[in-house]
Amino acid sequence: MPGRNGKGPPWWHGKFRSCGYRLTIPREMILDVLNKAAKHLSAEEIYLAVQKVYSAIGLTTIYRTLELLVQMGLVFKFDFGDKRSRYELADGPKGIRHHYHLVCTGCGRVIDYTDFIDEAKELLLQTQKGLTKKYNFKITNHLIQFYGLCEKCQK
Amino acid sequence: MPGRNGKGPPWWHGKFRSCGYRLTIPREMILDVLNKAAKHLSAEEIYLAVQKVYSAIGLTTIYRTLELLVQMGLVFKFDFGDKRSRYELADGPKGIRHHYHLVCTGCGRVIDYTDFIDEAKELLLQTQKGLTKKYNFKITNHLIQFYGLCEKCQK
DNA sequence: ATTGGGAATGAAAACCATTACCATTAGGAG
DNA sequence: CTCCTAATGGTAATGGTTTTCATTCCCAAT
Ligand SMILES: [Mn+2]
Ligand SMILES: [Mn+2]
Ligand SMILES: [Zn+2]
Ligand SMILES: [Zn+2]
Repeated sequence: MPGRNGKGPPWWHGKFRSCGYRLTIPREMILDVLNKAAKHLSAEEIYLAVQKVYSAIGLTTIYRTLELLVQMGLVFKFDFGDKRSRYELADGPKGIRHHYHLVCTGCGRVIDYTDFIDEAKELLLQTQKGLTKKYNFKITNHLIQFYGLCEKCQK
Repeated sequence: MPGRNGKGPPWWHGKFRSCGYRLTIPREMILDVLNKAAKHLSAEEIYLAVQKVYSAIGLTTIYRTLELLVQMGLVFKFDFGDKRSRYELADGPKGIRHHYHLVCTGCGRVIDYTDFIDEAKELLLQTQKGLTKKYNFKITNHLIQFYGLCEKCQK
């Protein structure tokens, strides 16, 4: 698993090259921050994190790079209702830890969950197939989120 | 079915009263526009539509009222990726036409679909139950959307 | 290694949907 | 009908995101 936790070019280098995009310091930095992020980061949070070690970084580059990464499928962009987009590494072919989100409308906390993924996959596959046929729509992605109140916010 | 297509007070009057909210011209107008809207409207679209027949309306009131209606559960608020929120009447107890959305990432077209709703309901119910127990989360709502390319945008 | 040219960057300004502010209006209980 | 207060609407402010443009620098070709 090159680049995952040691030396060797990170696994995303190949993808960049094959798309004809250049490998630059800012892009590496941003991917690095996302890679070791514990949670869902906003553009500004990424900006501040990168800035700590590469002070020349500009917020514009953060936005531009994130857009690129999303469009490449390396990163997911979410809206959890706190008026700013949040980003999360899509985990390469190895680290398949696909998951969904549970959003507390009280305090904004977001929980990743992987439960019922298999059952969901089955249904989604069927739905996808049906919709593709009926509407001639080529489905590439989907979004599932649950909203509610976390333990604390229920009281 | 009072107010649905004839005389009598619209079905939402009761809900307003019971929540202690006043029935005002602007609110009625906005609900009226949403009620006969063919598709998912933005705040500004609603503003323009109401203005046609009630020119004193203010955009601020549109936003405030929509927030209220969403909070009351009468209206749903969506983000289809076009940088502005879109709203849709949640259809009262009668017109239960619950549906999900298919969003074209090429042209932004949004298709309502009702297929596989029953299967989805079943899965959602189970998932909901499981998540509630595991995370002690009180789930009140959920969001499902498919993204892809519509017929035109595939070529 | 050097270099030329287009991709990528960053500072600053613009954008624009949404909110905050506040003086004025009007719903509806009594 | 009156009064109190919720609701309204014009305007200014907010703030995340995008645009602009001059400068930098990746990297394929030499
Ligand atoms: Mn996540
Ligand atoms: Mn719809
Ligand atoms: Zn909470
Ligand atoms: Zn399309």
